[in-house]
Amino acid sequence: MHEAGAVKYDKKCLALTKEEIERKKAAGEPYVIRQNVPLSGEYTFHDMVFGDVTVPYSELEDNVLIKSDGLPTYNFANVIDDHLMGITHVIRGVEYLSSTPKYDLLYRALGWEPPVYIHLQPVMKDAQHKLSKRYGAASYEDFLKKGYLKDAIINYIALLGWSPKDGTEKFGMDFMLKTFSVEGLSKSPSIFDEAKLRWLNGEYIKEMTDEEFYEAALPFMQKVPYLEGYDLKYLASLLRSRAESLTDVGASEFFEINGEDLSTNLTEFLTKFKTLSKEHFFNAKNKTDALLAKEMIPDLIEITKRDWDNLYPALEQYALDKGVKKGAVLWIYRLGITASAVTPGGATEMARLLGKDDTIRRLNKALEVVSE
RNA sequence: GUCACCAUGGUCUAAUGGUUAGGACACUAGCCUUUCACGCUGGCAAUACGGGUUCGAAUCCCGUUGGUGAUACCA
Repeated sequence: MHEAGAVKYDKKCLALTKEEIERKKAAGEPYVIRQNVPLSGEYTFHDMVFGDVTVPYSELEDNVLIKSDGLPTYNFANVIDDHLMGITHVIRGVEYLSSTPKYDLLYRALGWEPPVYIHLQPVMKDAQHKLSKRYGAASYEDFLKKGYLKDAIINYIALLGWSPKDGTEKFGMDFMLKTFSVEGLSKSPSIFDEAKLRWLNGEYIKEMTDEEFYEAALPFMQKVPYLEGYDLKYLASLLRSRAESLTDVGASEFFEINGEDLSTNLTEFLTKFKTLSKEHFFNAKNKTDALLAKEMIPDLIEITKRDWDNLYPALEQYALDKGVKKGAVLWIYRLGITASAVTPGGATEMARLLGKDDTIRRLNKALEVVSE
């Protein structure tokens, strides 16, 4: 363990006379060239987000400018380079805030106008860690892969550390170009909240047309084996209003049965379908159960065969004739063909997705189940 | 260790001395509904703590605590 406190250079060579310097150089003694910072007083520089920042000279070091190998240090070279390149604004992370006086002093010593500083807080994964490769997703590409839309990502990032005065949360580039101002930037770091990104992404998805959504979602759906053979265009239209991320279209819960993951293929899907049980048909609100299902399913099969092209009105009429709630018929129908309480769409929508033959096959299987 | 920066609900934020501290996400209750979702309506929830200054403080000052960062002949 070292004792506390950094040791500062004591300016011992500052008092050297020209003759002494020449003699030492001639003798081949190694040397560096340092910045000569005043011993007392304080220095104030301005930052566009932090305002005036004052630091006593006593806290500043006589930094090395030219190393003993004759090469300039990074900080020194940086100032020269920026000035030569005509840099007017320096936008960088807050970690540079405390070294800014060094840069600023160099500009002044050289007789140059310092640039405008804008120091930005990092985006955090949590209170302790910056969002990075190690913590969280990190890159723009990573979020695209996770099914987020370009505009949603940009919009969300803009919301971290900044917000329009009128409270608008969903906006595009044109809006930002008009309303953004550095003065509104937050001085504190912000934690990345993927739940809110999901919500915002969902807002953008709802604005898309079915066609646009289908095109964007297709690459994601094609990665899901058990979706093969289905009308993906139709599935996309059903999913559009409920998906918050493009990867949601392939989310297994939309096609799983009895909590089992069906991420394999259609054959597997049908095998698992056998786990449909009588209990599935019970629904307190619609007053349905396996008994009612056993009574209705033969009719439902007939209706499906006969009125496939007008299935919904036909089922509606059936409920009317039967004297039961529409919801009761549709609940039994939907459960019968999907064996799942949660599906991408309603009863007739699922039927259309599965196709006539498969729908009838499934209804027959459901009838076996409730007849046991 | 020393120095600097930061601090409003779980999260993102608004309110630059006077508001019942506002909005959004999340969560939650209910409604609607062809389940779930969507949508609509309501609810829970914050000025880190302690002192000042002031008629009045989230807001200004000091201290404390907490977080982050900086402390190289590295870039």
